Amino acid sequence: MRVSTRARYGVNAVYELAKNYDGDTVAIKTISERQDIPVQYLEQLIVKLRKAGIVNSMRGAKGGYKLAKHPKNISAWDVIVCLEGDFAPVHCKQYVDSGCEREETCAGKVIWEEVNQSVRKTVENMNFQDLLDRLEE
Amino acid sequence: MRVSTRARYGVNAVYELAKNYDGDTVAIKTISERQDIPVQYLEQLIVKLRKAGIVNSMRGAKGGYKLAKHPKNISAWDVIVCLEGDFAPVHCKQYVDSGCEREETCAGKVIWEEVNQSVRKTVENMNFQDLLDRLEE
DNA sequence: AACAATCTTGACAAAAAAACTTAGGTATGT
DNA sequence: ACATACCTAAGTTTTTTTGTCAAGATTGTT
Repeated sequence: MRVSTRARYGVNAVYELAKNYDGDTVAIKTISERQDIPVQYLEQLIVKLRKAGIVNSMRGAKGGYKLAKHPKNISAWDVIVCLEGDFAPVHCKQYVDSGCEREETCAGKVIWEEVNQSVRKTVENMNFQDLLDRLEE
Repeated sequence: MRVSTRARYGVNAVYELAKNYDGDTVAIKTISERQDIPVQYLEQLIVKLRKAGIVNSMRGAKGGYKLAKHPKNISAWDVIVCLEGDFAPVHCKQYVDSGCEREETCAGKVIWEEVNQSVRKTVENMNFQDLLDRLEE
């Protein structure tokens, strides 16, 4: 099990914007440099963040990005789900599609559902204001 | 983030053996059929389970596999880690290797470490006896 | 109005990982 | 001896992930 770099990049990018929440817009190139993310790859990710209402964009010279909401109101879950689709480690669909007809007696199902829930709970309870606070000691 | 089929297959295979803990050895072909896993792929997985001391093998005619311990003493964690290497969604190594020098101020680090811990806790607390009980209502 | 910085989009390519197959070999109960 | 079933290594195919390329649209600044 692993988290894709998409999600890692995304979290870092949003964190970078959170740091500048009270300031000017941040150009994509700036985020790219500070967080060490390939520019054009980051562009793809940030499109999703915009469509999800996490980020606002300003075009033209002096343009850039800003968080659409207060860091307190953006959770790690929001960002991750937005970039990874559903963050659940295992989708039941996989069992169904692969012909596992004994859904009710499937050991995996029990395990993965609990894992899904525990991951979700953990990540939902983590907002970017908290992260800022924790990293600014 | 997703769990590989390796881990899913592995859990199902061990569960199959857990069901037969008090009976005879189970041939790999039988496991394969009952859990719908490609035989020779399963062989690769079960080698690891054997080396990890989770499973015992008996060669020759009438051979097969048996759990090496009581189902109560085998956790989902044991099986998963054995097949996936470390189950942590994100290794800090990835940050270090990719040149992220500000380990101390990395938003991701905080998040992923909590995710790792919560996943680990969940899966460690789940043993195959419990699974048997829960699925035999 | 022209320019340059910046966002926007879609298609493509390279790389890595995962899943599965092939082809043999080895041990052992009957 | 022989059939059964485990054992191993190497290779192939497929899928997923990651990253690149190229061209376009928008808008503040001069």
